[in-house]
Amino acid sequence: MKEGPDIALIGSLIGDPARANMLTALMGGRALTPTELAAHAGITLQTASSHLSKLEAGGLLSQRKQGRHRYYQLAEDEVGLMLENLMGFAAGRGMNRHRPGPKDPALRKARVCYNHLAGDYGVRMFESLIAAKQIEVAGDDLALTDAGQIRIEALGINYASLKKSRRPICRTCLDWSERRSHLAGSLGEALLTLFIDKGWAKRETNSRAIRFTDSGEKAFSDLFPQ
Amino acid sequence: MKEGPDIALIGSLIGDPARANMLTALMGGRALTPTELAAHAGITLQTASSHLSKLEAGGLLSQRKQGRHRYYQLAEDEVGLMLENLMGFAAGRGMNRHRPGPKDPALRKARVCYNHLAGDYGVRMFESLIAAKQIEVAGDDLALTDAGQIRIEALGINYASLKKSRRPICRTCLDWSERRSHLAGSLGEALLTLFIDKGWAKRETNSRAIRFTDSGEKAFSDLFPQ
DNA sequence: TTCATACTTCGATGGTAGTCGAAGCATAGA
DNA sequence: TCTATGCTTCGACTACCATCGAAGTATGAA
Repeated sequence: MKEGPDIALIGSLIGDPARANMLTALMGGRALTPTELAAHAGITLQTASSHLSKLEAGGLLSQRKQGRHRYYQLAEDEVGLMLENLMGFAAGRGMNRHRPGPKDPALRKARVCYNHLAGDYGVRMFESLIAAKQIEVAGDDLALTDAGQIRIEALGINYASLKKSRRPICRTCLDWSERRSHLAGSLGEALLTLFIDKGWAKRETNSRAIRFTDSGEKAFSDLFPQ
Repeated sequence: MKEGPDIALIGSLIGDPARANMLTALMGGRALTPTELAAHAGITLQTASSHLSKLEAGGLLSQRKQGRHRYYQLAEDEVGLMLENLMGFAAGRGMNRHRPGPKDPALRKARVCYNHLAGDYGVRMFESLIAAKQIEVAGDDLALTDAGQIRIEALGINYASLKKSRRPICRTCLDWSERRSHLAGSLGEALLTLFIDKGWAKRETNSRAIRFTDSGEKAFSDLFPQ
């Protein structure tokens, strides 16, 4: 007994509904202010403030001040991965907070997973990259092949700058709706940014859902055939 | 807001220290009685009973009655995977309940992860199987190759009976101490059982640690060279 | 300086959940 | 049948923590 890491600590951080709602909101990838997060969780600003300091102390969130605003975001990619993983587990057990609503199909189709694309589209992109041998599974982690490097450069992503960062370029992330992996890591982030910059897709304001335009959908399907 | 699965529910289940201790104890792979689990958590039997029904209602545990004993165990492999994953996250953030004690090195070397081998030895076995192309990474999941089938049959594991079950034969599980994958699934379980049946290793009674005998260690290293 | 906004800290409150004693079932054995 | 053991249920207690009002701090704008 008393072996190993302390899962009760993270569990209790996530276990409060208000905090869980804030974390879920932050999975949308935007940095949010305490006021916004309080609205998401349906609590007052004071209460939110208290929760946020706990989450920050626990290493789940980080904060940056900008003028009189404080922007909170997930502290690291790994926090997002862990949360998505938990959601997958919860979804597999039917632990849903709502009967599937009108937004649900949109979420399953394409959504933000912290900073990268998830849902049906995320999985399709990932599997298409694998099939084209532009990403390779090497033991535990993923590697971008030479063909892959050329490919992303052609799309306008600067490989050198991705490589400079200490973050892994490619990572898998388990998709809770599809129950399969999709692409995370700095490349995953760069690709989502690209789609949005090109105007193929845009984030919904108050949701994790991502809406593709008709032309964007076509361009995406051409890039990543099934 | 209010999107996606309810992570607060699982979070709160894991978030109580007593419950977390019980779950950790059950990661040892043995089915345990309420009395034993109460001792692990340092609480009375009544309290343990209440926790156990909550964990069962939440789908984390299952129960089987045998005479006047009730044996609790993790409900599915996925529960174990999820917990190991959480432990990895917690360990990465230095959330440890104890200063590394004398048992710690043994745990890192070889331990039970619910029903399969984890720790340094678990990872070595996994990577050795991959290197020998007896297991293949196919997109998201693992597959046993033809060479792998022959290999495990030679070891005395009945492939047909593994295949009959609905459980996946091979699965990856992220190791919290090594931060790399090891082998889970029914094959992972069968292999660990094999090592114990052959007398190469045995479980410690009150810990997740696994102790290899000298000859067992040699046999293991021969089977799975680095 | 003065006012407004954004947020934190303090203090008090209330509800919930973990805790255990006592009593109630169930099974096993004699 | 009686007794012992293993466990659950009930009820009461307590401690903790989420919650919010009120007051305090910081930044920006006028």
